[in-house]
Amino acid sequence: MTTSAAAKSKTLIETIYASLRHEILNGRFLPGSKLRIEKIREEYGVSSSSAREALSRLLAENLVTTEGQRGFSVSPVSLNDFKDIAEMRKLLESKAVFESVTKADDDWEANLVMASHRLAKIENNRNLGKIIDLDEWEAMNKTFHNALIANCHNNWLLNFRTTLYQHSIRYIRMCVADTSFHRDVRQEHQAIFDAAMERNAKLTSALIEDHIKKSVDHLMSLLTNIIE
Amino acid sequence: MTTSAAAKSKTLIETIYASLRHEILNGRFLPGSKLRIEKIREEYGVSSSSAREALSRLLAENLVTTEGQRGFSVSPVSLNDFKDIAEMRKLLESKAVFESVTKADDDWEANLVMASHRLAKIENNRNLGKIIDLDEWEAMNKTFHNALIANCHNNWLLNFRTTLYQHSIRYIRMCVADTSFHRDVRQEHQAIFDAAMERNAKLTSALIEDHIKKSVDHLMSLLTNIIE
DNA sequence: GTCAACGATAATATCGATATTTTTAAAAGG
DNA sequence: CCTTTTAAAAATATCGATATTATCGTTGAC
Repeated sequence: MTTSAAAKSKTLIETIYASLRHEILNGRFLPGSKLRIEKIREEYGVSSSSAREALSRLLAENLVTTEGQRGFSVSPVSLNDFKDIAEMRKLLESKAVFESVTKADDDWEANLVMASHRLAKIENNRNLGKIIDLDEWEAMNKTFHNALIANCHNNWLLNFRTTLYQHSIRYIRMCVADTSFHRDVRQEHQAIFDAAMERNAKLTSALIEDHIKKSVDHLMSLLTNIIE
Repeated sequence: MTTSAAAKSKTLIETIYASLRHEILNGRFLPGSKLRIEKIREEYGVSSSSAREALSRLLAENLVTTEGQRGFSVSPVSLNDFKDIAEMRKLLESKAVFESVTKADDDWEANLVMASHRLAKIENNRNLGKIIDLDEWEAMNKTFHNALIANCHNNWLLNFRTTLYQHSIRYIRMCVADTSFHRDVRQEHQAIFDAAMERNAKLTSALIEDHIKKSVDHLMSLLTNIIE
């Protein structure tokens, strides 16, 4: 057994499940389209039961739907759905941030400082006109936001948040790649960071909410031309 | 095809799924205990694949867990988990109420008046010393709260709320039957109703939050002796 | 006596075939 | 022309058997 990468005996079903999810999130399966058991069976070289079970698990995150005797399909997208997701993201993310900042401690702070620093570096480069790796930025952005809520331990809140985030990813991917980096993201992140370091939970969560709102508003205008 | 009960061709898996859920919620399967495929297979007279798929679907609501190659088990309970659920219920229920009252219209109001009236009748009987059917009360209580949020159309919010409610049911069931009816429930319901009729969304949602809090606090004290 | 290697047993994960149901498209009836 | 019927095709749902993996008690070494 290897040092840290130990015990990763993913079951076949889990592998397919993860792969399917990835493909749905990145739009390789169109929203609303049918997910034929036989197709998946072939593509992955597994039996129908395994394919079904993988599909079943995707029901949890609402990435696929199933009805009576007519199989599975990719959950549809709609502006309304996006609006609802955005609304919930604001509610939950700000709640999580509030909890986390309230419980602030040294480890949390140290980790946040690091994440913020790295993110700032990338974003400053970008604002200086340099070309940056957007995947890298996206990853660091995520890391920063995770660091912010690292002290929130409500698993229900965290799980709901993750689900919502994934769904919003799905919408983002519909608007090509460079959708995410825009406006004064750097400035917003900095303000959030400052508020958090001051342990001002109320302000931090308000800023987060606004941060999401701005990002969502921008996306919404792009999506209007794409959906429906 | 019958008049209204049309098109209810539940699939076998869905049937088992519903049945298993019911048994878990009502404590026939102990929290943390293993859910053996073979046992379920026998009990329901189905194949292992079907049993597995039913189990898989329960993952969605977090009523069962699964790990690597060691099957499924009933999600464990803990005071911490209950606390988290309560916290989230307050957040989501009050949000839903706020949205709903804000969008208040005539149909919504009429329906709410009806639900409130029926609930009041039962509770007044109870407060007069009469013996009431607790199942009936529980059902009406649920109907009342549903009527209150009937104008909230955010499906994400509603789904999360339902999941949380079901989990809280699981905890309630651990404290025998008559746990739910206590204190001045009647008075609280009346205040909530009044605020809603005045279309005071802010107040209604605050009252709801407090309503849940009181109910949860009571339960929490009972649970402390049972869990851990 | 403790711990590791080792089978035997039990449980899970996976498979491929069969039974049901839905979909489709074409034919029949009004 | 439109609706209903019907038969073939396609897809889903279900089954029961097999392959893998974990669990548990025993033995043997140190």
